[in-house]
Order: sequence, then structure tokens, then C-alpha cells
Amino acid sequence: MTRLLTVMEDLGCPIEEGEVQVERTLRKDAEENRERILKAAKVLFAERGLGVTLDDVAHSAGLGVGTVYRRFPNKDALVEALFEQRVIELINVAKAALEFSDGWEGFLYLLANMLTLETEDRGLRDVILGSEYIKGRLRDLKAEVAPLIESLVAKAQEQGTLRPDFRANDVPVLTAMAGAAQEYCGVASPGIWKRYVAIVLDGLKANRSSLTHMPEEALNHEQLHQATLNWKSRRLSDGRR
Amino acid sequence: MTRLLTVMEDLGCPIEEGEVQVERTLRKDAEENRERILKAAKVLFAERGLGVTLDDVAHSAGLGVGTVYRRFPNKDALVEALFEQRVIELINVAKAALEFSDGWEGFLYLLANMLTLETEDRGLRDVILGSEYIKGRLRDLKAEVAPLIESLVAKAQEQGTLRPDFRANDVPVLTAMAGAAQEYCGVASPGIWKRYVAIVLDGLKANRSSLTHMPEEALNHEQLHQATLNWKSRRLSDGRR
DNA sequence: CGTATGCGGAGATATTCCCTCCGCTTATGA
DNA sequence: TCATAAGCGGAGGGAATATCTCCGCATACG
Repeated sequence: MTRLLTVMEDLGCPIEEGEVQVERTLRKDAEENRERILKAAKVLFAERGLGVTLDDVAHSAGLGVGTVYRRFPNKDALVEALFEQRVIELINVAKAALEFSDGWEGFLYLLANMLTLETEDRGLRDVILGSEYIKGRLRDLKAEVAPLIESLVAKAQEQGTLRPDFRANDVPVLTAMAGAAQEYCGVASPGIWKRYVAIVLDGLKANRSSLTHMPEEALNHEQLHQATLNWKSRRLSDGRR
Repeated sequence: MTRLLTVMEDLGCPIEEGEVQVERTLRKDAEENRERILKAAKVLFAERGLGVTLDDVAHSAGLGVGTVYRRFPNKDALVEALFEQRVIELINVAKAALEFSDGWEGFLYLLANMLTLETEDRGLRDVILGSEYIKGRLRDLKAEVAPLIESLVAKAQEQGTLRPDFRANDVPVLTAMAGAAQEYCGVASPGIWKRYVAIVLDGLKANRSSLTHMPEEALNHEQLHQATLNWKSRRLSDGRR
């Protein structure tokens, strides 16, 4: 197999991942290192989002940069390897949410679980909200989520429990908002994002008599100060060249 | 005066801004350029936040970098010159909000106006949410806002119109969230942040019978796609050194 | 018209990121 | 056992990006 591939390449026939299934088994140590890379990357991406460098990953895995680049030619490949499964989790959450006979219950289930996944993993949030590094299979998987949410929203609205002017496309924006709350306060109080989701949920219910219990305390002054220190203005591209 | 200052510096006595009031009048052209810098910076900071470079500002003002650095020794100085007035506006909004006899009306007034100011000016948002570049007078002014909000929240809660588990310290987080909505969707639909603030307000009212009208349409798929392209994972510091 | 003041922007310095290259090491199977 | 394909580390090249200085030249103004 290896022989054949090499020959094909020598003939100027580049081997495209996916066209020919390159399944050459790795040497034992190489396979181990691949696992270490994935493990380190999982943690780093979850903590700091898709912005992490392959250099960071290498360092964190206790390996040289070269090793990482040999196994994953670029960040896209690593991202795909790591997040396919996680996006499938999202799809499953949405499917499970559709199982509820009560549309509001389902919607609640969706938001609670989806936001938990996406808020606690910055990388997953980047995958859902952005498009950088997201190609091929991962992109396709991601596209499966929206229609499910649309059904769910429609159902809850038909039953009159979700406010009628809400739209499925608002969901990613809620994700961005919960993410912002998390990034702002997370240093001082991880999990506080639930407090703000509680507020939003009370704003989404078509009719409500009681208030949802807010599951976390607000930041105290010291914590807010900490958040303040942590805030960085994101550099925006400026268009000129 | 200039003479004196120079001598003092020659003697190794650094001149601190604010200790000695340096009020030497600028040459006419220099004064003009100073205005151009402020004008350009105002626009850039509003659009892209405190992350803009003094080089950016210079270029946008049609001046050389040196000119900008001569007039404003660093970004702190420029930020202070630009945002003092804007923070005073915030203070005035909060004071005006306290004038309402109806606490909820006042709270509504506060959020509507404060969030408008802070959402439409990324720089102001950075000033409020962050601490980078914020020193001296600007810092002091900023500190005047929180107590006003505290009174306002207390008042509305005493009157039973604002949910009792809300805290004044939640306000900056709401700012961060509205800002996130704006940054995510702003390219496709500026002003859409009001849609999400409407939801949040409905979640903050202690009792509500009707829903607040959502002032903007949700993004359509094309717009959402645009938002997706615009999303960048903020690079977080990684702690190692 | 002399000179203090101001101007432009190249470039020094520092940081960050992406990725390649190459000398050395190691797993593997003939 | 040992030849060798496969793998490894990490220095370093190259490209951006940001901050701030320096100095030869221009100009406002008394």
C-alpha cells in the first residue's frame, strides 16, 4: 500500500485525503503521540477556543511542533478530528429535545444542554458560531443542527408556550450572548452564565406566572473588578490594505 | 514655562501630567491636527474599540504617526481625551433614570439609553467593561456609575417591578451580552441587539402580562451565514511563559 | 527672516503565528 | 541482529502586527 501510494505520488498524482483511504497503520509510538496530541488539544481548545496554535498544542502535549504538524497538516484537520463527535452530540441533544411531547419542555431541554456544551467548550462555541477551520464533514454535520431547531421552535410556538416572535436563527445569537457572559465572568465565577440564561428563558416563555430561580449569585464587586481586568478589546480587521 | 520645564527635566525631575499644568498653546496648524486626530480616533474607536493602533488613527487622520505620538504620548492619553465626556453622558443617563418616580420606568430608561450608548460605541463598551488604557480621571468618573445603578435597582425592587434576584452588578454583564449580540449580528443587521434586549427585559420584569414588542427581525439564513464568516475566536493569553 | 515648533514616516524592537527542514533516534520485521 | 523506514525535536525562516523613536525637512510666527 505504502509502496503504491509513493509510486502514485512520484507519478505526479497527489493523494487526496478521502479519495483514496490512506489507512497505513502508524508505528506504535506514533499512534501514542497522536493520542497525546488529541488529548492536549481537546483541553486547550475547550479552554481557549480555536485560536490556539498547533505550537501550543505541541508544547502542551510535551512533543515537538514537527510531530504535531506531521500528524495534522494544519489546524483544520485537528479541528475536524476533535469536533465531529461533539457536533454529533449537539445533533443528538436536538433530536432528544424533539421527543418531548411538551414543546416548551423540549425547548428548555435543548437550550439547557446545548448551551452547556457550547458554553463550557470555547472550541465548540467557535465551531458553531464561526466558520474558520470548519470544512468538509464537519461543516456538513454542523448544517444538520439548524433544521432540528427549527422544528422544535415551530412545535413550541404551535403549542403556545414559546413567544411567537422568537426565531430559530435567534438560537446562535443566544449562544453568543451566553458565551459572552461566560467569558466576561468566567474567571471569577464559572457557571454564572446560567444566571443570565435564566433571565433570558423567563423572557422567552409566552406566559409566565413565576420567575425561574437564578442558579448562581451575581458577581460581587471584587469579582466584577477581576472580570474587568480580564476584558480585552478584540482587534477587528480594518479593511484597509 | 517651557524653559522651566526643560530645566526641570534636565535636572532629572520628570514632569508628570497633572502635577504641573502644561498649557502651552499649540501652533495653529498643530492645533488643527490635534482636532483631526481626535475626530478620526472617535470614529475608529467607536467602530473597532480600544484595540485600534495610534498608527491606525494617524493614517485615518491623514497624518504621520509621529504627529500623533507627539500630541498623545500613548493610547491612555487619547482614550482619556475622548471618553471622559462619554462617561459623563452615562452618569447623566443614570441620574436622569433616578428622576422617574416609577422605578421600572427608570430602569427601562437606564438600560435603553446606556445600552444604546455602549452598544453603538465599541470603545465606550471597552471603557466600561475593561480596564486597559483607563487611568486617572477617566477611572474615577467610571466609578461614579455603579452606585447610581445600585440605587436605581434598589428602588425598582422596592416597588416590586424589577425581579428581586437581579443585582446592580448584573448590568455590566448585560452590556457584555448585548455587545456580543451586536458584534455577532452587527455586520448583517445593526440595531438587532435591541431584539435581544427586549427578550432580556421581559425576563427582568417581576410580573408581566404582555410581551415587549421585538423591534427587529431575526437574521435570515444569509445574514446568519455572514455573521458566521465574521466570527473570530479571540486569542486568550495562555499563562505560560 | 531666524528659529522654535511641528511634521512625516522609515525603521528599530518586540511579539506572535505558521510551518519546514534536517540531523538524530527508534520501532519493526526480514 | 541489524538495516532502514518511520518518527522525533525544535531551531529558525518568513510573514504579520504593534509600539514608539528619531531625524532631516517644513512652516508658523514674532
